[in-house]
Amino acid sequence: MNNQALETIFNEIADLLELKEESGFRVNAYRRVARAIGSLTEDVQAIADRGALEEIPGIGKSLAEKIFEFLDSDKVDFHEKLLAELPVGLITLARLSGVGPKTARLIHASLGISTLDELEAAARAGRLRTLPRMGKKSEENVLRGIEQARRQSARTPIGIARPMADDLVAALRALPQVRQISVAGSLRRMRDRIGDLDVLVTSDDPDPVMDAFVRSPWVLDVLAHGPSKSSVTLRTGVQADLRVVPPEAFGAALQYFTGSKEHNAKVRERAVRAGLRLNEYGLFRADGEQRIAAATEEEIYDALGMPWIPPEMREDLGEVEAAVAGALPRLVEAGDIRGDLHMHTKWSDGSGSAAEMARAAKALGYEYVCITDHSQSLKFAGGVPPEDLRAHIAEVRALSNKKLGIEVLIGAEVDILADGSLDYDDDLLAALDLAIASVHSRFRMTESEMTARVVRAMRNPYVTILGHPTGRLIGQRDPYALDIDAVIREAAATGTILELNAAPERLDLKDDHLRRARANGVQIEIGSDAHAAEGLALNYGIGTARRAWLTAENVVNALPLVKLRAALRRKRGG
DNA sequence: GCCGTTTTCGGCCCGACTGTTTTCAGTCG
Repeated sequence: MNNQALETIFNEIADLLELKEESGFRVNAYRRVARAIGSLTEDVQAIADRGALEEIPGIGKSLAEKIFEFLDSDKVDFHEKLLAELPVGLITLARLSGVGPKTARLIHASLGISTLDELEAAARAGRLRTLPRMGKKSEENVLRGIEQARRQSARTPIGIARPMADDLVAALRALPQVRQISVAGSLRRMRDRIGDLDVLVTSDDPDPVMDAFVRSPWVLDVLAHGPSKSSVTLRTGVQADLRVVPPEAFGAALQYFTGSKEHNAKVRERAVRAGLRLNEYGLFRADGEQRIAAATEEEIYDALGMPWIPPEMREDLGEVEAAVAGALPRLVEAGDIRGDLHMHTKWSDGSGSAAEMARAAKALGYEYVCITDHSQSLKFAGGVPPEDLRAHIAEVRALSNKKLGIEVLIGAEVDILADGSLDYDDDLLAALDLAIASVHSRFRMTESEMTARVVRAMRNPYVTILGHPTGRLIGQRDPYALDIDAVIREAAATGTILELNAAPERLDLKDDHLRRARANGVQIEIGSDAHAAEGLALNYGIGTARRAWLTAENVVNALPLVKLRAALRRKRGG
């Protein structure tokens, strides 16, 4: 709560200082602290209480004082003063795509505009072109920025963006001038929402590649078209950027365009300190043109004194320091996963049988699966009544590991009812190998009510796993109000496993929650929540886990069957 | 505003593209 409020305040201070044309370095200092606080795994109050604020990189005396001030009074005087000096609307204007602080100030100073509506009216009336260095095109850009801001969901869920990018890559790969090709940007870093699709190509003859890209049938609008970089809006409304570099610079360009911006800044800082200069064409000596590394990412990181850093970690959340210290964790990868513990069959709302799901999982190389159909209350999803569940248990127990080549466990995804009780009796839950407890109804509770509801369910010894803990659907439904830190504490105290639901529209828990869970020693289950054999893929979930620095040791379904069974029994006291 | 195997003062990451300009400022990533 404190962390988020402080993040917002410091970001606004940065915006306001930028509007006042203060030193960019000072502006950056505020952005940096906003980010640092936003990514803490602990409440800033607790850190302040043990006097450790200034141990956080980017926080010095002055910022620590402002944080104390906020913790005491819920506000920061400097922030209030800045807000009083400038119209709040200016922040909104300056955040528009295509408009920055300079333009926002100019527009405000000469036309008295401070809201989006006023700006739109002025642009439509052709009044912006009366300003210096503004013309017809600038007006169009402003209108485009307003439209995008109003469309709000400016970022695309990865489950939608990734297949689009794959199509784009396949089409470009077919061009004879294309040598190497890769996705880059937040897509390669496996963020759950993607701002735009970044594709990197190497070629000795870039012009035909760029031409083919901007003329391809799914392009709606060309935003920029240069020899090394082009940007388009696809018909799907998503922006795509293509960058072309010479083949010998592939590694440097891939590193550069994968980002994040913050990670790159940190890496380039190290380069400068070593008397080097890093850009998308390579790593050079600062005093000349001599190129030290460029062809692969590995040689660039190596030349800067660190091992290659997985893209999912490149967020400047301590990965550079860890790499330099030789302390990068070995992140969980697809090959570590031994089974899938969350899937549905036609017994509830799935389309396959238990045996069909098991065979599909076997084809993925798994040792085991667990069938977890919905419980009785979830009528619209064909929730299984208790008497039918008894029969399903017997049916699954009869499936032979010898015949199928994979162990099939039986569980249930049991509803957490409004009062925190469960949708099956304990003696029925006791007959299962595991129970995933999930909230599927009554989402609109207060945070304290919802937290109490979930915590009560977690205290049941037969609740093995808390399913999709926040209930969010990316880009469609916000998470329900829940004190996630209280849930993580409860998971640690009760030995409840938390789910990373790998369905691309969920990815729940999300990366920063998973980081906090890891910091508290909580075990994670990565489950597909598949409703058909094709839904068993865990790639988005594994990417999210890697973003949270999870290793195989943190993931319960990376355990071999014997150890998994022991882990599932632990909370029951077995 | 932060920070120090160059430094407690003077640094602090880099290049491409656009639009409106006769040489470059602003924005973006």
